[in-house]
Amino acid sequence: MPLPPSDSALPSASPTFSPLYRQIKGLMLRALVEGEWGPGALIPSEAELAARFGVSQGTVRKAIDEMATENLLVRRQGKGTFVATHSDPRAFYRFLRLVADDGVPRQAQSVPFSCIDTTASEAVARALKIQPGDAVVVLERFLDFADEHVVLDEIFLPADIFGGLTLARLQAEERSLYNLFESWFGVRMIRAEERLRAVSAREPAASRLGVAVGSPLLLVERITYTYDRPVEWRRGFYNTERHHYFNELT
Amino acid sequence: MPLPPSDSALPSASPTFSPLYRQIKGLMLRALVEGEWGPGALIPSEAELAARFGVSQGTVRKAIDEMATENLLVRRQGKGTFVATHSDPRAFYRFLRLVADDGVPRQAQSVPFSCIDTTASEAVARALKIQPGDAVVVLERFLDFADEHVVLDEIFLPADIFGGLTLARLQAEERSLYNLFESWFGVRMIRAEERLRAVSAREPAASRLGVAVGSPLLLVERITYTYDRPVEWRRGFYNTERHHYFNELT
DNA sequence: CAGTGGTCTAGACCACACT
DNA sequence: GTGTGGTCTAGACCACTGA
Repeated sequence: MPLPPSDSALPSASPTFSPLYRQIKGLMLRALVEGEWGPGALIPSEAELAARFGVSQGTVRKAIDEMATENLLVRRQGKGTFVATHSDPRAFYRFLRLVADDGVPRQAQSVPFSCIDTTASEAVARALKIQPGDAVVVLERFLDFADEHVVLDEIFLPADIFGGLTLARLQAEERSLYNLFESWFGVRMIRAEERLRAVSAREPAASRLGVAVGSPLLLVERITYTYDRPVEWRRGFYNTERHHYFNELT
Repeated sequence: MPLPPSDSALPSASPTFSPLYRQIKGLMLRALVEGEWGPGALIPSEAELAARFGVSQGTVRKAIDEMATENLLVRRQGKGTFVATHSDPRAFYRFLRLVADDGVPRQAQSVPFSCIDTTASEAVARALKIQPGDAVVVLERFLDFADEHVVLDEIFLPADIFGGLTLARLQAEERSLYNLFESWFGVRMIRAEERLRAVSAREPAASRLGVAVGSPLLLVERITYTYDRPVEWRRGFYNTERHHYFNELT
């Protein structure tokens, strides 16, 4: 096909110009948000997508390239392109930056111990872009490394998505939270922002982590986003005596 | 030209296969390391490079694409492709993740107060991949936000590159350190690794930052790399009372 | 083997910057 | 207008996967 149909914005329509491959990307993004392709699913081949959208394979390829670098899709040569998922072992704790000082990679283990329904405070509402007073679920848990409590997390989730979450259900599972959220509520965590501060340990965090009141802890606040909105706010106290937060700057 | 010269590894030579564009990237990388194209320089156009390497423009483009996403090169439509530089205002404090709690972007200001020649300890040698006892330069400085000392940095530099650095020269400049290093020593900082911990303030850091002994500080250790080797190790104490370390997870 | 993504090419045209 | 990078196309062939 020499040219795409004449309805949509072509390169010559210069104001607010958006290249074709980005429009294709937008269409594919919508397919993801609307659940046409669920987490872990195999999406159509490049040739099929090219036919469906009436563009060349190269244009589809460029759209997929961008979505792959954004960790939305995963390409596997010879097999096809898949929707990224937190049940992929390579992404189990994709957002966890804490590592042991000795450098030995160990698997973290989530240990939930509280899960209650409440309403959003001002701060929580601001982070989650909901109204103060809206229903939220508050989950508390430890992250263990080698059976030691290293992180104490307080996790706020909007009830319109996460309603019905209970401690019993959580404790019956070994998987990472984001893996569970994906299969239970169909929410895929895409990106997150973290804000870090050093603080002095207070109760009850101090005794829960087994450190003295007043000892330094790393406070990590995280807002996590799905495709189009924030869906999680968490405050974590990290004990950095034998672990550290690792960050690569590029 | 239908095919490149037959000397180097072609796709058909399958063991340790490396695509053409990656080989081109290697050649361009060497031109950067060897200084053929200095920081900020305009590199040849895609068509010229394609002719020089005997490949198509598309292949050169893919090599440049990768180097641009690695922040080695900067493309500017209509003008050309340039070697990235820390004197570009958009990269002034590219590796600085500290921001004010109110979110207002303020320019940081480097305030050096000590610069001495010494020899590498075990720890410094390990970080810089040099031998213990090798000559190093140790620089101490504050980072100020709105005329307040927020960060206290201790910076270790190998003397084989940074020999001759003096406090007087540093204090006569307003630019960022990496900007100075680039123009004075020809060293471009490419990427860095940071390790973060919460610690209790001790002397002399506490009084230098104007906080009480025992108050929590964020300890940030950074190893910075140029194209091919580590060239800086720094320990920074961050006062996170009114600022925080911001990190985006993708 | 067929089907998928990965690489490479060649050529056309568009958007942008400078002169 | 000229030269640059940016987009889009069409087709060929390679590398990997699994039946």
